[in-house]
Amino acid sequence: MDEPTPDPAPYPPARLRGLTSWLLNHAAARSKRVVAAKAGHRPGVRMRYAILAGLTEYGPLSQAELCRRLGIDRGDAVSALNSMEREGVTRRIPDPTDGRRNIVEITSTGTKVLLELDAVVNAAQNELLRNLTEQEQAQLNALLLRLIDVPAEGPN
Amino acid sequence: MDEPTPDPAPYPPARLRGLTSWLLNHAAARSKRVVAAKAGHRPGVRMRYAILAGLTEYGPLSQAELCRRLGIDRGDAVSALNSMEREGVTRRIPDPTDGRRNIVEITSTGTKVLLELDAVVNAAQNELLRNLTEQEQAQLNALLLRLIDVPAEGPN
DNA sequence: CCAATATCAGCTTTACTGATATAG
DNA sequence: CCTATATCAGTAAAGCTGATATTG
Repeated sequence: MDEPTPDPAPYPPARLRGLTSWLLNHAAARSKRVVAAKAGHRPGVRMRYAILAGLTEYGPLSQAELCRRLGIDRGDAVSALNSMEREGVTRRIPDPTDGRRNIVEITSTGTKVLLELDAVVNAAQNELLRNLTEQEQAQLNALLLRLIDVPAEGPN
Repeated sequence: MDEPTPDPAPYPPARLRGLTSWLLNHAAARSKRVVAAKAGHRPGVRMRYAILAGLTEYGPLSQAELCRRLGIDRGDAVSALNSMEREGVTRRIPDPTDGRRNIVEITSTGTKVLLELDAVVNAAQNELLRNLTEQEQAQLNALLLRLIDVPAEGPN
């Protein structure tokens, strides 16, 4: 897979070279391109992967709680879960103890799809990070995680 | 007051916590939010800042060359330059040596606007990076720059 | 004839905002 | 009453694609 941009020589001006917000946006853009290419340009891969990973690691839970833990929008999750349910990778069950809620869970098909996506996503990371050593990759991840300001280990 | 922002604890699943592409996208999203807030939610701040910084550091040059060096799309630059010219911060002059080209340059008003944007953007960086030490910030920038500066993609 | 430039029109994905019906 | 949930509709920015007229 080639990347669509040959990118002949973008020398960022000094002001941008030291600007984290600019660097983050370009890095994220490249990340999107690489992941999309590895995923055959199917849309919504990030959202689907996040949802499947969340359901697998957290077990069944309500949509609102899932969205809170993933940091994604509720409305966006609705349409994602609609198509995912249509494809049989997730399932919604009305919460017997609270009529407002749906309990969402992953199906066995969904688990298979998650493993496939694991491969796709990991291949993308390798390509994305091929200029960095393992140590640097870990460093980068740690710094980004702190930038996102995640409340560390939460009450589970 | 407990907390100004509710933000009820998104604990990323382990799969996402170690996923650079996911971290990058969330960090970039937060970066956009912070910058937009500091800029009073005026749209196109990133593009305008990049163009003004480029013109200042490179001097007058053609649109295509500018876009190449900034890594932005030509079509997007056209509309950005249209409104920027309307506001008198940039100027287009037909290249006397090549009828296809416009020489773009920054105006004195543009330089003032750039200085204002410097302040806005730097304030945003401070907020964005408030959890990181200066050394960590430099480390992060260096790693991001190397992530972006990938020359070409070979076959896999 | 081919390549580069500037421009325009349009599409896609992603994030976000607001409204609504329903249930606690 | 007020809050939370799930859903839907619509907006907005950013990135990208393709076409075109013009010039080298």
